[in-house]
Amino acid sequence: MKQQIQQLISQALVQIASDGLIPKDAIPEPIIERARDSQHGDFASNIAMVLAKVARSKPRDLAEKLVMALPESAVVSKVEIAGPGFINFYLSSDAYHALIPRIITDGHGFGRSDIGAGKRVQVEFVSANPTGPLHVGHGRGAAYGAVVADLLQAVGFEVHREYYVNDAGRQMDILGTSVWLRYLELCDEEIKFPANGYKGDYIWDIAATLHRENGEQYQHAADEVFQGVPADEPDGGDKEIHIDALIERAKRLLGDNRYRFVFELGLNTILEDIRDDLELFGIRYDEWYSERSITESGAVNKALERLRASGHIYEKEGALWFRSTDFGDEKDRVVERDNGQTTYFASDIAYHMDKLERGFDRVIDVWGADHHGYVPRVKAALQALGADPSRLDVLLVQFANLYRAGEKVQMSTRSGSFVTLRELRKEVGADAARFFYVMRKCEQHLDFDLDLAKSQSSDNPVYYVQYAHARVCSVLRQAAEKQISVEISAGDSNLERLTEEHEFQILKTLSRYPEVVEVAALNEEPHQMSHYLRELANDFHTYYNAHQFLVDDAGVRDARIKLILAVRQTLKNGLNLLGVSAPESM
RNA sequence: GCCCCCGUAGCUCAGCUGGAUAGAGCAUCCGCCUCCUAAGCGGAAGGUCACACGUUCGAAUCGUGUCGGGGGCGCCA
Repeated sequence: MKQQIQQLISQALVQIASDGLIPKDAIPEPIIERARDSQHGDFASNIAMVLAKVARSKPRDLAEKLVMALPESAVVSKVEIAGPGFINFYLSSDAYHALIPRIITDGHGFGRSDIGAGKRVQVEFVSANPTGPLHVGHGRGAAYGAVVADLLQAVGFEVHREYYVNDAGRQMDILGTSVWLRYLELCDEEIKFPANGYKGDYIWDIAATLHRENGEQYQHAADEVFQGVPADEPDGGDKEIHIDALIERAKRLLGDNRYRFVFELGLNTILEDIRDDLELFGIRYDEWYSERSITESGAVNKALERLRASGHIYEKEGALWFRSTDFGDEKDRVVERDNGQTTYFASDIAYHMDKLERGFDRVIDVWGADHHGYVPRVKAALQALGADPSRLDVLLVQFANLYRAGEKVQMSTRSGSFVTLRELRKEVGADAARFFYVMRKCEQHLDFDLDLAKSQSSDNPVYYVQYAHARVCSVLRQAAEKQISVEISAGDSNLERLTEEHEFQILKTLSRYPEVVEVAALNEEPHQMSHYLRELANDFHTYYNAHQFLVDDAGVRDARIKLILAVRQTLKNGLNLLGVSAPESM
């Protein structure tokens, strides 16, 4: 609809340009927007005000000329000039009525478009280290990333969803070692568990599996394990040095094969748990991309070599540094530690280089806001490698705070007292969680009210929207019981029987849906969709209360049923994009 | 020390990238079921858009500064 109006203005602009009122090369893209106030019609354009200067005439005069030049159209019923020079367009009833068969015919496709023109976009999200279960912070990134990906796909991008698995590096060694130490405890060894180890219960579970299936095969005496290892922090030592020494000891005592086995058991168990968790959250990936694979393929070394060759690497204090300050970063960054290990950042450089080399037109990273300091250095690296850093978009998701009974739920990763995504899902359900997570802009701190998410009332936006969908279904069931036929094809002519204000209000909201999808997708703003759905549900509930649908007048009845079918379809499409179910009854 | 986010109704937030009289939902009052799910609807009341400059026809929106709140970073990932 918006496009149709835009076209009309474009034609008028060409007309007045050929009349010499404005220079031909000054014809802009017509800007129109939804009128905020229905007093001002459906769409408004400020084009006359924008062009007033170049046309050297008063905005209102120019507006008048433009209106005269507008071609006839069945879509528009009235055009007015108002205020300082706005041109207001009123849509015809026919234009609104015509929306209904279109929505019903398009079905699942209503609201989809091809603005993306098949451009390839990669969306990487969650990518939490497989060192433990996902928590509620990851949950927000998961919900957000998934919806952004779905939205982009809905507007015609070819989307590739990816999870970057940090299956290499020190954190994973700490995980493997933690599992092994817990296992030794199960073998009745006297172990002083390291301050920097992973202490969650899930480590015990993995250790128990190891013990159950392999007996004492991995056992070594505690003395052997700790002999000569520098003291841990509680004993006056350094916890980092302590854990690193324990890792080395584990590797030596177990040998390559056995160490690898324990390591992989930990990794795979947790990764499987994460996959399963996300799956139950309605989130699927096209690819799980292994960090280890880029290390092993030599891509990391290749990337570093390229940086070195172009003179962006130097050595200092035994470590290799990338001179990211040349590209606007605030300080240079280590890519290889003095012990020869490449850093996480080095992998990241290689990974992002690989992303661009895979030919994506756009690469989107969804990160926790705590990684924001990371953005400049990754972009710096891409630039240093000769790539265009603007192809990478990093979306930072702020943390979510949980509230229960008005109190903030205290969480801290260190003490292990974080709430897992799985717990959240079990408490409020996947639908409510998905919906609540995307109600706010990503860069906004999110207050997640657990009680509200669980409540079955109109206060709860997800129930409110779902209920509207269920209500339509319920009406249709009633219709079926009364043997009322709801043949979609039967007589579009009845649509003119829709004359109530409530009906036009709904049609107006329905007509906005494709615009909402587009804006939400292009701006990566899922919250626009959740807000929209609430509005549409509200329009429907209001209509429901004001009018009976299954009336005796078959024409009116038929038209109303079609209207609410269109509402149902649109609610369903919108909920679907948010990853929320559209139940047929509540 | 540096960086990021946020200050809009009592509370939680929108405000479509500069437009017309700043909007929702809670909460508060007042109403609505012999009727398709009251898991719903209507109405009232409620704001110096933190503050100050600046940019221009026009600012909640853009820029600078001040104040206030939240979070992060300082060879860990």
